[in-house]
Amino acid sequence: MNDIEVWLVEDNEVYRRGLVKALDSAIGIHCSGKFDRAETALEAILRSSTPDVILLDVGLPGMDGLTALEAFRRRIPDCNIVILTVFNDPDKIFKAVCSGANGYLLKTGSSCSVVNAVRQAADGGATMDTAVAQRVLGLFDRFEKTNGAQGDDYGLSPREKDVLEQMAKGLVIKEIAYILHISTHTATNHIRSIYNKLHVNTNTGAVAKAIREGLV
Amino acid sequence: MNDIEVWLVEDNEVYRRGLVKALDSAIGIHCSGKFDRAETALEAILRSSTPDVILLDVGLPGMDGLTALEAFRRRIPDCNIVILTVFNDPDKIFKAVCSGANGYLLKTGSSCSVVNAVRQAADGGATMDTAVAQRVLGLFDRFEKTNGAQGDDYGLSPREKDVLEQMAKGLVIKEIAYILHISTHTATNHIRSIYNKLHVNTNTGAVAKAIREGLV
DNA sequence: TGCCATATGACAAGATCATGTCATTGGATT
DNA sequence: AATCCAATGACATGATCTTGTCATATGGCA
Repeated sequence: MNDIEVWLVEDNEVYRRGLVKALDSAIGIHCSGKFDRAETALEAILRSSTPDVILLDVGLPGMDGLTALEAFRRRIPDCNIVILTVFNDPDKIFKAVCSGANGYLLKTGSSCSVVNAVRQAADGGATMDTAVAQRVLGLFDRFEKTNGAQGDDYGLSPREKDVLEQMAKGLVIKEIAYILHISTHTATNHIRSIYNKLHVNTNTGAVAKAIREGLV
Repeated sequence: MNDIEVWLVEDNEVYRRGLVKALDSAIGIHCSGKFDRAETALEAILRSSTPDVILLDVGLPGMDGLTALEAFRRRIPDCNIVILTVFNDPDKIFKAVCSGANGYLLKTGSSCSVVNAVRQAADGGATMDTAVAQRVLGLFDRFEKTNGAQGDDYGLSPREKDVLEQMAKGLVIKEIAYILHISTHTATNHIRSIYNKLHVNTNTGAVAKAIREGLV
């Protein structure tokens, strides 16, 4: 098996040197490119062999790291890109995840974990730093909630959930009743129960709570 | 650095033996426990030293793998658990992610990727098989879409957004007007514009769309 | 200067909603 | 067997919402 070719895009010289050393001393890994800004690395693509993995700092001068990520993705789609970041900001992590990075490491982690991430990324996997993973799982929790895969449902009965679901589609009572094959009175009564259980007293309040807390 | 202690919980004997061999021949890893069912492994926790990493098959006889995952999590919270699965089913992956596993590998992957995942997990990270990672990123895409990370605000004016925001709190028009220091007529007119721009015709529809698409 | 969007305000009619009260049925629990 | 609760249905009243139509003032833009 050939060595894994790695490029490192990182503006902090001290950190970069340390990482290059760690990478080159690892078995099966060779750091064949070192750049202090994304623009330089993007130019280098044109005139040299492309790497298997790119370690990309997102706190770069000039081109924004996430923009750079997308640029690399377009130019060398087969390349696995691992984000290096000092940000533990869910929003930034989220953007990186959505841009399709193969890994997300915090700079506070050990160089050993970087080496492992490179191996994993070269293998096509995706690696996350513990802290990042926790954030991501947190997002999943929210995702789960907004997708209604159980959770605290405030003791709503199945039928009440049906009604709430239709409410959250923006339907009026008459429509809800028709769809669920019940009378408008029954629908009204279910809504009444929903309000009690959700501690709201308007249709908008119920819908807002339902969607925000993943009841529908 | 001590060896990484790994337990393997896997019912298929052939696959288990192969994996034990791969793990033990890897530098810095020792497979100190082999079990064909989760119950046995859970009992073993009581009378032996606990592992750093558990490789857990989710297609086990007896106790369900995801139930086992939660049981391990409760008993040895510091232990990193990597899921082994043949399922490429988004729903199962999703449940595993939400149960807080540290890795999600497909059995179709190489034993090399298992070794990497163990290293990464011992380091506190989370590793995903390529196929799994793609699914996860797919879920994120959906998440992003259903949360409409800004962008399209349907041309709502600032004031209309104010009104919409209050609507999404479950307030009635009278309350919204009071808070925004406008008459109920004005609030009504803003709502009218909101309905036009959002292409809805009920308050619940507007609130649902606003929340789901991240307008508020 | 004239036009347009935004923000404001108003009135009215009819639809819809919120809530109090009541009743029947069937399944589950005790 | 008695009880509880979810689900169903009903009626009435007052509050709230939706929509059509109209009007004024302001600031930006052509």
